[in-house]
Amino acid sequence: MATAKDVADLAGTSTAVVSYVFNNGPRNVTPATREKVLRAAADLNYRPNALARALSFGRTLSIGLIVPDIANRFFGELARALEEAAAARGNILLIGDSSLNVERERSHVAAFVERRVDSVVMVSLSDDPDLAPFAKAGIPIAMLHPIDPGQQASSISIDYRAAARTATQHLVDHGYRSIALVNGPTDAAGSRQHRDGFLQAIRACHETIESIELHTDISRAHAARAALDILSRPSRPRAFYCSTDEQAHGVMFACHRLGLAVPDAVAVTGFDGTEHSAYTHPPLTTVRQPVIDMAERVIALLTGQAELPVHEIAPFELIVRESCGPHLASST
Amino acid sequence: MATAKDVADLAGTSTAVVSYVFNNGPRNVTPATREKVLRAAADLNYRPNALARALSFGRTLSIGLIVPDIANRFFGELARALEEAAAARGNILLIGDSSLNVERERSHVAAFVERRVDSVVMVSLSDDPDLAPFAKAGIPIAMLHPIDPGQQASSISIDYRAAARTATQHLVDHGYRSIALVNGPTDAAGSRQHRDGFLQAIRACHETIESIELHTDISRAHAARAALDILSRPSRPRAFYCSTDEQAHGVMFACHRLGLAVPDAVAVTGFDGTEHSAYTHPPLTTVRQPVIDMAERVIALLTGQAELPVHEIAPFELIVRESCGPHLASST
DNA sequence: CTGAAAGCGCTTACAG
DNA sequence: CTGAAAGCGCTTACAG
Repeated sequence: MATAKDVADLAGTSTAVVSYVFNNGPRNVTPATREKVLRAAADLNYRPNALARALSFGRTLSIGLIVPDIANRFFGELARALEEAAAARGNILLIGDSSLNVERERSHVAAFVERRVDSVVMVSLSDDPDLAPFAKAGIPIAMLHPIDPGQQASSISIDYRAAARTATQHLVDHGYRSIALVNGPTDAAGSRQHRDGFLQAIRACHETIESIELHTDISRAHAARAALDILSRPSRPRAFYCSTDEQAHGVMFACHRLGLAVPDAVAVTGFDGTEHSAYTHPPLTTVRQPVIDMAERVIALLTGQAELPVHEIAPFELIVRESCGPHLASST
Repeated sequence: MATAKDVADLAGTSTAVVSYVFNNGPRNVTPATREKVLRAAADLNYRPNALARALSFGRTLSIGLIVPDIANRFFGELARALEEAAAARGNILLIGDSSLNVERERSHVAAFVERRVDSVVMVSLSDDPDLAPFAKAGIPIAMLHPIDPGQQASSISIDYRAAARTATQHLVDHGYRSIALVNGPTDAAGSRQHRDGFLQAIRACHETIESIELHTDISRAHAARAALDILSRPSRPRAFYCSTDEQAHGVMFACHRLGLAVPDAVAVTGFDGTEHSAYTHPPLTTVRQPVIDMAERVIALLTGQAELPVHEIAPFELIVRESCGPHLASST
């Protein structure tokens, strides 16, 4: 491919001027010279080499994203939103999919350091991922869920505890007195907040509520298996609070398999507010995370010059649809 | 961050040796020297700069992927498989999400050329994307669906026509005599093959079969809307052949909304064989694409030294589940 | 086996 | 306003 040198030669100028033209600075170029450069560049089909540029510029204009599973709808929507926000600032998003595998997550961290991404957005598989490589390289990192205070990362997240309390309260208000919590697989800050909020709502009720906590992978298959099991027991839960939409899909699948109507026999709530939650049968009541806004905000933070780390709370919203029963006259 | 120079200084050697150690070649290094280098590198927390490496090495060890919508399950599974195959060969996958927007697709093409990806895998929004930037940069490209002979790209795809014929035949064998084809939004090589195969099966039947073709985006929402419309008409189709699982999800949603049982009132087939197709209500009969194998194969091709372009056909499989009715005694 | 040096393709002070 | 040159951090012939 043509290089800046080729363009400079053809235009009868220097590579410095070629650079000035393509970057609109930092020095001015006379219109006549600029015109010659542009013409030569077009003739030679010149495309600046982003690698060489990054090497001398000192920044790669790339942001890394590490997610547990890119095929998961929530992470897909997140990646889409982050890429758009990054592109709007001239940055490219590098996506690393951990495939639910800690070893691969680690190798993405290493690869991102070697590629010198300017910053990274991460949703980790574990509660305490090894962020040292980023720290040593001076690469700022942000998480999009609750994190422990000890972690050297920024976070932008909705208040899981409050959201869990709200959704569980919704179930309680419907009169359900036996509720299962379908939580994530690990004991992470997020899972703890789901549990806390869930229990707060349950304990606030003047009547006794039976509850049970399940742990499943964030996958339809695992959640379905767990739900199939518990729903086959003699005394099955009347309702399920799920910590992700993906798990809610699995639970609803299990209900259908067993001939248990939703919400008449079993009520279900989700968490995330993915677009697909509106297309289940029946449509899912769920907690919506403002993915677009969160993505926009985290990219602005990471590409801006704010002092990091920073911890921000985004607003959530309970979207009431049909998976919990008829609308309540007076809901809180 | 520490550079090779820093490591060389501390180890009392040259940057050449540092390079030889980290790349295991192309020259040998005595165990003693290697040891000193490794120790110095560890002390300084040295991570080779992949950009600088790419610049002098001449290859970036990166492969670009452009998909219409990364949040779509099929593309998510594809990205996952491609990334795994790429990582196994020391390559990183850069994902560009077009967000169903031709302008963004174009900008990904430009960005990938500037980043000097070694090759690209593409699923284009249009039938005839502008691949010239890749061609001029000498970047090989592969598509994972049928393409027109004119295109300067490799392709690895299942035989859409045969697959469409097989799935439609399955519907015909069940006795359905009014079948809708839910095809993609554009007149692309893939859509044409869906139609051809669909019509072949219909015409091969000795009885008259009523058929209609719909075009929708590859999204649950659009397919649902189209299905809601056609299912509300006085004479509704008895079965739907959908060109993607995503559309099949939308059609099934519409059926449920209208109180039409699947498969008793309406039968549905999908296409892609995403993992989620097994979790619909009822589980979806669909055409499975061997995504993992296709991903592995395309990466092998792109990173190998085979003469390109190349056109390969991958095998498909009709997965019979419950969305078309009871099992047939003698199915073809 | 190892070192000094050129080169990959940019950007940016430094002179003029 | 523009050019010559150094520098970003690697790799790899070229000598020794």
